[in-house]
Amino acid sequence: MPELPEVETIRRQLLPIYKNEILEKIDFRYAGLLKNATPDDVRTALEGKPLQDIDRFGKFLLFRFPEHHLVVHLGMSGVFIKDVAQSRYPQHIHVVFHFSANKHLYYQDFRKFGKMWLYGSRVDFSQYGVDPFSPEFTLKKLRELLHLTRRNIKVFLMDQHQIAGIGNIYANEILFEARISPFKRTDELTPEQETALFRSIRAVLERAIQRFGTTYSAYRTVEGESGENQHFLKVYHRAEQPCVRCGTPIEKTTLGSRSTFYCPTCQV
DNA sequence: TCTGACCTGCGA
DNA sequence: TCGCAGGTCAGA
Repeated sequence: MPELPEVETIRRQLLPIYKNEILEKIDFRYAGLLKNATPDDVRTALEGKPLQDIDRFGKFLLFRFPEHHLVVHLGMSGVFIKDVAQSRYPQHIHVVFHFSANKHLYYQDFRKFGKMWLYGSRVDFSQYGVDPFSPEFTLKKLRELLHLTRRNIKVFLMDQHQIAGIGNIYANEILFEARISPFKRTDELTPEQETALFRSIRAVLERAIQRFGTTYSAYRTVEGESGENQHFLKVYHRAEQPCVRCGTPIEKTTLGSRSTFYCPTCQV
């Protein structure tokens, strides 16, 4: 589910509600999502501590406490919910955060692909690529990455070790915006296409953030609402519908074992 | 570089 | 009942 815009939307919504509140208690109802610690480790490290900030790297959320971080990846169906009826929890609530001021936060994930890690004051993301909204992401940097490999451009965009944060929906939309065929290899792009790709990555992601992300099934905002960006998608899930630019029917294929949508006329 | 596995829900 | 789904990783 959640790609960079959805994770950023969640971060922006959580921050004003929970920042500086004390995490009084944390309940793990499904401990399997913790990858490098036990529930006891997390309780010892975080309970009684204030949530100082929430950061994002790629598709990861970083809950910053004094001396520790709780790092969360939402997988395909993970959501944070502000309020649920505590008398009868909905299905698949795996973690409950009890904060001061009687505030609660619920982590729900029906497919259990989401993961959590406990880290110290520093979190190492060096194995991952560059975040598109970090200062390091420049046209020069993108060109370097493109020229280091000879891979399919769409598979490249979705590789978190190259650029962190782009998933299948936005890879499709970015390539449409840049008028680049998803079948192109990274070393086949013209300088003009490289520039268009750079601009499209930020533009498509930025617009999706402004629209609170894209909801297809599981994704909801912290307030429990759908995003709005699904109403503005140009190619994703639009197979056989006319291209908004030229009217040619959008085609669907499979690339890197993922659904791929493109306009065969204006993406070259 | 590609495939399967991890999970569950939904729609055809 | 089966195939598919917005992610990631190990292993072939």
